Amino acid sequence: MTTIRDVAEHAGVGLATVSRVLNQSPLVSEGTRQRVLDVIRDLNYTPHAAARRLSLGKTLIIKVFVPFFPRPSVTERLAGAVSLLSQSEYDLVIHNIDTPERRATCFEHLPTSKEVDGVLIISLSPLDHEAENLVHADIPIVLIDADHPALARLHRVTTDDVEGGRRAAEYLIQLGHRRIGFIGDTINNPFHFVSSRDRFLGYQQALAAARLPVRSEYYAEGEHGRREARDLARPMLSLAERPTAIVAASDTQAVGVLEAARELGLRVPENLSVIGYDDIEVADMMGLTTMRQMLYEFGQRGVELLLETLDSPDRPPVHEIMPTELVVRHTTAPPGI
Amino acid sequence: MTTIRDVAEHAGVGLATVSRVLNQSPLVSEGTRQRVLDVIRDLNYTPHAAARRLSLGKTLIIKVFVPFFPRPSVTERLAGAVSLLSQSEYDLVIHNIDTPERRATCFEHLPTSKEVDGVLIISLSPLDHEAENLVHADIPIVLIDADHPALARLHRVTTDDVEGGRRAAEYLIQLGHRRIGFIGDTINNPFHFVSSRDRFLGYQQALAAARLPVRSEYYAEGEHGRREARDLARPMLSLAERPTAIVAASDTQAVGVLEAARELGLRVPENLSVIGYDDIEVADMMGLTTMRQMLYEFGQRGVELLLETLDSPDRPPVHEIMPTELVVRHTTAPPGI
DNA sequence: AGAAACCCTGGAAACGGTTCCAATCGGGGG
DNA sequence: CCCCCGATTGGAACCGTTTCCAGGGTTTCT
Repeated sequence: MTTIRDVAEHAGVGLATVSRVLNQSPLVSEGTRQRVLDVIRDLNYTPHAAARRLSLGKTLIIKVFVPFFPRPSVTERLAGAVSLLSQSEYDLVIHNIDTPERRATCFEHLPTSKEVDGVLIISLSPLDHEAENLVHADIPIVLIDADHPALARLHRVTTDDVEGGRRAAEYLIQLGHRRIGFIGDTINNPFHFVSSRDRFLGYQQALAAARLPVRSEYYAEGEHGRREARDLARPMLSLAERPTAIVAASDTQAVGVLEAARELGLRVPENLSVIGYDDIEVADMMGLTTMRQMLYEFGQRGVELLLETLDSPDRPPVHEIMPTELVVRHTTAPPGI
Repeated sequence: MTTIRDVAEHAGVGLATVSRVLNQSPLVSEGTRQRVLDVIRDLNYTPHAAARRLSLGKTLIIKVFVPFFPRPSVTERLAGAVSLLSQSEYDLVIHNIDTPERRATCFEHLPTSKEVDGVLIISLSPLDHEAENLVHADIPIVLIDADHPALARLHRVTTDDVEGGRRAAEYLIQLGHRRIGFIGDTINNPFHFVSSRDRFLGYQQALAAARLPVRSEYYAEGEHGRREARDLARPMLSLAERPTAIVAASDTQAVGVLEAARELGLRVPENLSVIGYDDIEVADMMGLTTMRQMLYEFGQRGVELLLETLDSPDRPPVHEIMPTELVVRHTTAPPGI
């Protein structure tokens, strides 16, 4: 294996000089720089990553925690992160969280500066005692689509799910719907996801503002997933006085609702309006009306903040709220008669 | 920062002993092991990754090249890889390839053993001169859904796209279709993807075997994508003698075909049969008949082979062919009258 | 009782970079 | 002509692990 020592020897210079050339230090004369570069090319030398990291005292690694990779909504955010990181000198390593145990372990044993330089947490909000850990971590942490009141000292990129849920419901109300259902994730889920709960909160606000009752038979929750949503929607749509519109906590679940409607012979949007959340690719494919989140930009922005912090650690924390946007397609209409 | 030295000091043992405890060497008495473990816990010690890697002479990193992350077909394979790797001591770093330049750079400057321990290449087949590089790499490389005749010495997990294309077409022929179109990627694309070409080859074989003519107006190619496929399908479906069925080179493109059909007022499957390829999630959502590849298992198997090779480098190379399976849903039927 | 075998342990030398610090060189100013 | 300064350069220490090797203690066998 060729080392920096070999290069130094062949070029007739010292170790330090080679290192300086490698790190484009200005403290090298043009002549020697060229000579060294030639030798590097001739010997086909590449630096030893681990040695460099050790000496530098930096790992050049950023770890990202994502739940349920490859669920489209998180994958899209991840893609934004990957794209921005590929232009930096940092490597991105993925840590998929698909069990409550793994989730707990991550928050319990946060990586230290001896393992990674920074952490990106996507869509996983910490509990109270976990937030404590985050605050005391010895490396920068950026939360994407996750938050906690105790984390004012951390960078966060979030979205207002309450507002999103409210606007989704408001749109349906504005179309003339009066019986509006909601189908979402279990509020007490082992992963402590809260977006579905918040969107439901917004939904309730919208109904209250319009003086509409929040009827418990119009609310159903279950595990995240298309089939689960379909199974939840079926009985709701079979009610004597069934809802004329349904807000789903995600596009995936909205698709489940569409399936249930089809099974029951309900036409969308004539007999039933459905609105989803996220605007993942299938929403476009299926013509689903939905609340768009700028998923890709979410990820990009998070990485941007992380890189800035790595550069200048004492920068004041930023809490950025990404906008949502109502995208009207073909699954919503005024209620049929 | 607490180091192994601090631990040794507090425990009143030597460096080597602490290291042995950390690496569960059997050469430590139970008494000292416990003492060391206690000190490790008390000091909240964690090993320094870079130092360990340097000393070990292993990077403990595996790099994966994927094109067009987060395209569902590659993301699903990636997910399989991630899942298996999470149980190992290796970190997975993603390298997204979304331009021909990046693609070339990757094959030209393959990572060396000083950067990573192994490479996973997903869905990117090398050209002749690039294959040369791969063979001479100084680290194990596993190709997933990619291949080249010169690479018999490498592990590969592939699929028979020719057979898949043939079986898709055969199914339509068997349903009674005689005018069958094909919509796929440009054969000469800057990324040198060949799966679309191979599937088209299989399609041609099936038609030939049934003594059906391969008509050029029933073939259209373009950039990969739903909209592109829709634009390609529109004129084909507007022909005086339009095809009664279409084989799409991917599910994404099949969805584009469905959109074109809808625009033109053609009912699926009554007026037009459509068959896709991959069986990504949307295929199920949209009831698309398709050729299923076991994408997730693809990725898992590739990592499995890579890990085995890292363990015992002289194991003979394995070329594994993953099966495909026809999944009949609701977009195919005998031709209407 | 002495030697051999075994188990456990600690010191020190790697691993391959980066960087502080001292040294050398050449030139300009006094 | 000497001194000082800036521009380059090289040596050596250091980063925190792993592991080879030697050594000490105990046991077992003769």
